[in-house]
Amino acid sequence: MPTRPRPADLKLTGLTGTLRCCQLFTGLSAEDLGIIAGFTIVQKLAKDDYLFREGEQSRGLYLVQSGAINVHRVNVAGKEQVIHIFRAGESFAEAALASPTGYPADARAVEPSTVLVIPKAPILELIGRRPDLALRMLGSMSSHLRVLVGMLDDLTLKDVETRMLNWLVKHSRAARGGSIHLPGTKRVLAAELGTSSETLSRTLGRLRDRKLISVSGKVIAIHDLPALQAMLRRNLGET
Amino acid sequence: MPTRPRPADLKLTGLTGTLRCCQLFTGLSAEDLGIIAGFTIVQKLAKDDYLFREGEQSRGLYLVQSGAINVHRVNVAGKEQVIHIFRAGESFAEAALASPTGYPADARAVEPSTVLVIPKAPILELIGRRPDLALRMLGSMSSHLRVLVGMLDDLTLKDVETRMLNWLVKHSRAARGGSIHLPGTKRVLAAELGTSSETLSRTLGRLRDRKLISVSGKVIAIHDLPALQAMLRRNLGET
DNA sequence: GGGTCGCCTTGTCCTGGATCAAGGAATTCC
DNA sequence: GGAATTCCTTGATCCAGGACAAGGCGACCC
Repeated sequence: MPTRPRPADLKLTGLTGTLRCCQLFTGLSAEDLGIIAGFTIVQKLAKDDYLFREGEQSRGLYLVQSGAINVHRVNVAGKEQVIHIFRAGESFAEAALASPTGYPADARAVEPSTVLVIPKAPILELIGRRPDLALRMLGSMSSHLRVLVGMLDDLTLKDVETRMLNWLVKHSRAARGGSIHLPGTKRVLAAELGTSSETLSRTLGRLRDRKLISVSGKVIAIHDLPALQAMLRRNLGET
Repeated sequence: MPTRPRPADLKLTGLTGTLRCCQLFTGLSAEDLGIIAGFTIVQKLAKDDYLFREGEQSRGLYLVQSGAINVHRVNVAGKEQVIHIFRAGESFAEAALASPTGYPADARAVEPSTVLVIPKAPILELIGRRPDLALRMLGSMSSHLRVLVGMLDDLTLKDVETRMLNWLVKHSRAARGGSIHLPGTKRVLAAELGTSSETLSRTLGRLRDRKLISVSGKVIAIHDLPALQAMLRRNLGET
């Protein structure tokens, strides 16, 4: 149910505001933002709705306005590997714009979400006329590549405990006041770490026993970050 | 030891020929190719020479003229994960052009190699003037993304045997006459499959015992592709 | 209230594969 | 040529963690 906003009911501040906040478009002229807003489509998704599936032709690029989109990959064995969960202000699927073979992954709403769809044809046309926009796209894709490459690191870390520690340390940086709020269920986190929910539970339990963290519902409180880091380093050292 | 060719000793046919063969530049005008050739640097690498290392600032993008370049990632634990081995005609490191944080991986010559270095500044400038080149870069990066995403599939397949079968089936398509010639040592293949050389050896041994393949040095001969495929499907089915 | 459903936790079992070790084959070096 | 490496293979051991099962704890609905 994509709705194409007509100028009359378009809350321009909201739309261009979201566009401006996006890494991809910061610094663009108000005029260009207006052009983009002009052909942007607002799409609402219920929890678990698919935004797109692997192999589908690109409709355009996406910008999360609210909610969270789980971009994941289902391997030949049917196992789902979370690639990234995109939240408000983040853009994705730039790569597919120029890909003849469609999306390389699936995207599904983790929770009720609103995404801006910036259709393929007009944005490609604009890229053609705004070289700096092209460079920005390259930059954005390069950071996505970086994320993927970072995932390889995680997946090749043997221990689940080590991956967990790595994840905790990485996310506690960005977290408010020493607490990490989980985006999805613990099972999703387990998938992201490439393990089962049982093992995740045990691993968190062990850390809790040592008073390094405490877990309550979807909130993980970090009690002793230095100790976690030390533990991570020790685990890594034992190669 | 990068050598900057002067017009005099520059074999233009060789250079522009290589450029033209590259996916990235096919279809560009002779004039543009000439411009690119004009600032291209030829660099020779001995076996095991590093072309760049993680974190270094981008010098430009690379095009393999001969030999093979192993782009890999060393995770925090020191384990090396092969991302891809680039061979003649392939380009890489486009992503780093627009990245402020330098290369996200290491690149090392598997064997004596020659690469063309297309320096960052002039190629960025040219991209600014040739929007279609920008789109091509996007396309190229999107196919690299695809490769990475594909690697996730492999790494999340639990069995080494299954990953091996997957690899064999995938590569036998591209292989000449039912034989696959390994790019590097078996240890490198093991790394690519995310396992140890011992386990790889055992796995290949088991397949050999069943007369499905035979292994001789760096050549793997596929005897019964349908059986391999059936076995793969069976392994996957048991999820 | 009680029933249903999804999520999390804990217990038990068992296997795939990492690791160590050692011997053979193939390369490279002098 | 032989020595020195590096690579490959096979054997033996051992443990992380996946799979299954069962029980607890919400949340939601009627």
